[in-house]
Amino acid sequence: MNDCATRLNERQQEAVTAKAQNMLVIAGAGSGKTNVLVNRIAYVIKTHDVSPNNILAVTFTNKAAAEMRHRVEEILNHPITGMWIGTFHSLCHRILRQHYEAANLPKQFQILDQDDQTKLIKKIHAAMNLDEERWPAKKSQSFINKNKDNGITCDQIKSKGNPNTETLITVYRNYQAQCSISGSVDFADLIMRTYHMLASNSEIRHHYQHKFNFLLVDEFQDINNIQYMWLKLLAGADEGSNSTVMAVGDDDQSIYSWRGAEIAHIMSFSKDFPNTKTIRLEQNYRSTGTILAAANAVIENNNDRLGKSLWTEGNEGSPIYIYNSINDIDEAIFIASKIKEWKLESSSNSKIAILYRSNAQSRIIEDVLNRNQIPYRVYGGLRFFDRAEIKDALGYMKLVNNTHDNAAYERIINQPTRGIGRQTLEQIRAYANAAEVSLWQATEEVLDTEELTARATTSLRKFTDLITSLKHEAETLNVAEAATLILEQSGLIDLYRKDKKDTAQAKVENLQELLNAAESFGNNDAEATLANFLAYSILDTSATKEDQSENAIDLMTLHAAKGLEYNLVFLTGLEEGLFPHKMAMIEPNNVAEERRLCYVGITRAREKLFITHASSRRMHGKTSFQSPSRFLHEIPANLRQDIVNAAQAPRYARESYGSSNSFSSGSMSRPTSSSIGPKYKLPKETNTNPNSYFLGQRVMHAKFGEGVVINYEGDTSTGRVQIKFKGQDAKWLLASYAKLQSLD
DNA sequence: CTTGCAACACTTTTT
DNA sequence: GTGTTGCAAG
Repeated sequence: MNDCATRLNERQQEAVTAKAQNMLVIAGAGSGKTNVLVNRIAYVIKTHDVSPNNILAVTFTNKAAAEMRHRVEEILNHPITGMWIGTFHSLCHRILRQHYEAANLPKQFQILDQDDQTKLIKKIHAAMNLDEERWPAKKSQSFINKNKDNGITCDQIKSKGNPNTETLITVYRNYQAQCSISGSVDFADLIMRTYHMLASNSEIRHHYQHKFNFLLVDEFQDINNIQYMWLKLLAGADEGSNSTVMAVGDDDQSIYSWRGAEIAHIMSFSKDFPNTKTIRLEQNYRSTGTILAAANAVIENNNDRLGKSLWTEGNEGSPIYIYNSINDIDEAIFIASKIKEWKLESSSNSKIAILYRSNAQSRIIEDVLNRNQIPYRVYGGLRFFDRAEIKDALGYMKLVNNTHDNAAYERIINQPTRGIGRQTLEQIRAYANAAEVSLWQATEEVLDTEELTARATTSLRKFTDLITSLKHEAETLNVAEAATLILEQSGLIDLYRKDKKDTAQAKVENLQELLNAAESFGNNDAEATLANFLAYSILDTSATKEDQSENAIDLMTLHAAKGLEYNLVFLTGLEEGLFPHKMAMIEPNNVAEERRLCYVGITRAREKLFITHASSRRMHGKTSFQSPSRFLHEIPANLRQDIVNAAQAPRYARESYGSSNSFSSGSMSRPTSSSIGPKYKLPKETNTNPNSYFLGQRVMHAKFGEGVVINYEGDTSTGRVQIKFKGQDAKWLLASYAKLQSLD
């Protein structure tokens, strides 16, 4: 028995030390799946069955990839640089960079993100004179992506004479033509193009089939058609390869069908991969018996499962607490108060998460946590690389990297403004369309025709000269140096430096953060090219900054929570229409997926689980009355304990919503359904009215720190407060946005 | 050509 | 509540 597998149970051991063969591991939540994966890799390397160079591991996120590599290296005590590990997208990107010619791509091809894709489709719709109402860009977008996820090119779709389909096919075709002109590939393309390249080029295919004889796929339940085909092709069973595949997943945790994932693949694996050994991991090492019982009870309401029931040797633990709040604010206050309680009684390193169905729900929770000075960190939402100023900066870098990148060109041609307006741009677009060339090339050719006004010509020349000289200089520089030069010379950073607004200051900081990112991307590494940095910026989905304050609460969507675990979990917004989401309620299959999402949420909790639902909630600016989620009713009564709503109506109205102890006195009964009508009016915000401040008052701001109120003006909605912060100049802040915490 | 404001639509999840 | 678009004035 190998020593790296000593702490594993019998089933896990079996998976880790199995002889080389295809394997399907059905791993329930918290069953030590990652441990098995990591140990399996370490085991095959250690026993010299496989060299790291011959291993390909696919993970769901780049973060998971980094962690897995780290843990394997920890066990082996030496680096394993030769192993390929990453997401399908990043691995395909690597292959395409290597074989761009075989894949029929320009050397500097660029990745189109979702946003770029939407913009491009809108432009194509406009060019085709399609009515925006009848043809929303999203419709074409999902048509294109769905087909690509199935490996279908525009020429392979059969319209069957349906005029709607024919229009969509034309959009797809025009879209593809534009991508080819600007040398870009979208997310789905990364995989589809790699697949088609490998399928048609036997030399390269055999190279990789030979190289990777140990393939490993995590989160197998979320794999889509083209990824499955890709894997089959690479494993090469049809061509007599002796590669083996280890697929690890949990059909009950499949939550990405909207992205083309099909659970069917986990079901058909053993048919498609010969002599598959199937191993089930059902012993759970994470949660209490009560939490597992609830999870099992909920998921049992789904049909078409492989079937699996989690169990633990641990104790039952506390019941699942259910809290029916008056509204969304009340829900957040409840959570904040429970977090405070928990922090008083438990060890400081215990992890806490607040989970929600959609990102919009985080706002109020953040607000209340701020007011209670509870540190938190939000995952997802607006990524660092999605911020406008960062996208502008990346736009310049993209254009320098590949002048034919139309999306980048459109983004930055007049940012900062340089006198190139709609008129001029329209002429260039028209030329580019007619000549079927990139905007960049069109610009050069239009300039040669000398048909533009003198003014436009001067501006355009300035622009092309700028990009050309940047391109030239960037060739001899590393990524960080090139980025610095680009930011300075483009005038982008000066645009915000000159701007005196607070928001502009933050933008300068973000741009500097981008330079830091470029710096740490690596300078000596031959792989640290501008093109690779740009790809990284698109494929990396990690949170804004790794704010590693130890005791911060994690806020994230249920999707983002997959794979994580916490001592204390708050599952929020369990209301019909929100969770399950109303978009999913039309089709039973989609409700089943929502239920799996709920299962994922419940199984994140180690010790204690709170589930909250609000009787009313403000959504999209309107208040709506909410009824409890069906999933709530699926949790057996003997496992749950309802927490009585302690809010006392008269007190409530008076109290600031930052106060947290309005819950400790639990004497009031929950409002009956009839009392839903008259709402207790919660104060919107205590300190939005500057007149509630006083001169000399000490306040705390999330970003600027401690300060003193030195002036104020205006009324409740438009008021401003002037504050002198420690070590900084006095600042005027909008009372309604400053989120000031009084220290007096 | 740029700026500022008002009206407007859009809100599921993400590689 | 938020972000984008369209329009009129500078």
